Amino acid sequence: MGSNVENEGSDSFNWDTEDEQEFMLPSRASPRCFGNGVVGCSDEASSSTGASTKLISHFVGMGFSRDMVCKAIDDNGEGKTDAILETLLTYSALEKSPSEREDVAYEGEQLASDFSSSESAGDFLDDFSDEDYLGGEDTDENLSEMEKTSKQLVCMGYPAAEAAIAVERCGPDASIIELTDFLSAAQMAKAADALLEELPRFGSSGEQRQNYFNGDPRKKKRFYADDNWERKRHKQRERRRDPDEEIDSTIIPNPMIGFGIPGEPCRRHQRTLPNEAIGPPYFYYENVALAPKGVWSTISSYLYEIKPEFVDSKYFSAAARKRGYIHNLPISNRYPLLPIPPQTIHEALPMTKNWWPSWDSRTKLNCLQTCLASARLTDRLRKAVEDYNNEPPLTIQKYVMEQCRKWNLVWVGRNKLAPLEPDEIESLLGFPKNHTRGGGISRTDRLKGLGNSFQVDTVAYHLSVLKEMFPSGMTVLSLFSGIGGAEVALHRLGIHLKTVVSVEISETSRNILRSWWESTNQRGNLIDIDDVQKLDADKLEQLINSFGGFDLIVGGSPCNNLSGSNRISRDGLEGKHSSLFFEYFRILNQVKVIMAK
DNA sequence: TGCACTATGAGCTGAGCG
DNA sequence: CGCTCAGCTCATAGTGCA
Repeated sequence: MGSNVENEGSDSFNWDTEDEQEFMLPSRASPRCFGNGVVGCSDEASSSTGASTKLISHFVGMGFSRDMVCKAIDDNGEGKTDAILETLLTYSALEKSPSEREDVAYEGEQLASDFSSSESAGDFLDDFSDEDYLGGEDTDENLSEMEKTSKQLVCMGYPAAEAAIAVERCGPDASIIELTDFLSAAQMAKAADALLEELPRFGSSGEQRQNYFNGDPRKKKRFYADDNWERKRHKQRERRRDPDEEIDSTIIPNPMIGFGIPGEPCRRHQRTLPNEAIGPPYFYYENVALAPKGVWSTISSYLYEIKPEFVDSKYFSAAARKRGYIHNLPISNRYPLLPIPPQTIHEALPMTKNWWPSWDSRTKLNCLQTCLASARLTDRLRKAVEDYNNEPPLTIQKYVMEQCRKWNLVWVGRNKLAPLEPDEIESLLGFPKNHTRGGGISRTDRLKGLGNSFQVDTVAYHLSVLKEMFPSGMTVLSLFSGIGGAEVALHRLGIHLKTVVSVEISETSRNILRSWWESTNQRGNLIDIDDVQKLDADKLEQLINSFGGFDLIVGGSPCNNLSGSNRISRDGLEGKHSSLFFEYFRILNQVKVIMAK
């Protein structure tokens, strides 16, 4: 829901990228699977710092093994929950999934458990000497196939540590060409790291990055060349992977009505949430339903294995919007916002009815996106149909309909198709009129903000159960707020917003939300934060101490790398933007830890 | 420099069919 | 079960202009 986030720091490339991916792809190495190791410490003996059972239980509940948790607490001290979580995630990133571990030539677990929390995984790799990997005294007969291959690479002039990693990463069947390809890429990535160290930390907008590239197009080329390579390699790896691993247990229902829609509740009214998922606080997470395979399983594995509720907003409005929602809200006694919005294109846009040809059978619009059709396209379509008296041949009809569906075009005159106006999109999404208009906001920014937003009626239906539970109002943490879909939904439900802490990278979107907040005469506090990474444990603790905790954590993390519309970088959850899901996960857990104190 | 405009498919799902 | 086909998708990057 939030706008595109451009916050590339020096972590954009990493020789150790694969470790990151293992952290980010729990379908292969879920954090909930880390507890398969030895439980090595009791609560009493767990920590020299005397870590509380509650704290240990919390992290164990998140899926980390007890000994890992104890060590992390020892390393960081009991008070620093964010540092503990960071350490645990680092341990986890280093730990291999069982299927991979079988083939690993060296003792990955031992390395992980001995690993100091303050180091990045990349530094960690750099710290290992060649001797750590190749014993030196082994004869060839005693060496495994992988070790032999490593030695071969060393003979070719590659550092032994890197060779060992390459062999382990590419697998036992990898050819020498693949391995050298991997090593070259790693070296390129290292060079890119050095390049990126020159950068100031890229901030919220793309401007800083743009400034950096300006004046030296070679920098840009190098920057993206490595990025493209990594993408390509990732795709190749995906193809090579065992198809069994690709099975995604997430099934998108048809019809996509989740636990029910107004007037047509689903048969299933009950669900059981795991204990650790039960609030406070309530949480509500959203993203595109049609994400690449495995993404929803991964997201679900981080959010207490709660199955997503997939809902298409075409059951709430005149436009489709297929989204998945993971939340711990009750699902009975939901009710819709009133008035019920127009359900068909003609009801929503009455003027189009006059010009709508009989052969255009659409009654609902497709997903409202961030881009609109070009004037050239609508001109081509006008020319294609105007020679026929309202009844073009089937081939023309088919072409025109294809473009209409693709671009959500509507008939606004005789033979005249047009994309939707921002005002119309606002209305279709359930926002108040002029919500995104004026105040120095460009048309492009309006469309971007709207295209990335919630459908208010849909979200409000899910959130409606909170009305009775919080009669005096709610304290809300809104992550990736965008233009404030969640806030508008709660407000339209009549839920008083006592305090809203909103995190949104786009200044334009923050202005829109602030403007709405003031124009609706909100009596509560709106605190806005620009960068989600600024919301660390200290900040959260300070906020929670001030307001007595959050009742709801709501947000949809960036979908840029998940959306099917993205032809350039549909990289999945490890994509530059969509990986911010892990910030949602981090913040949710930190809030739970702090509130549990 | 910001904005508007434009061209750019892949990847996935499900229906239909043999 | 496998194949074909149709349909859909919170986007990105380059260019030109004021």
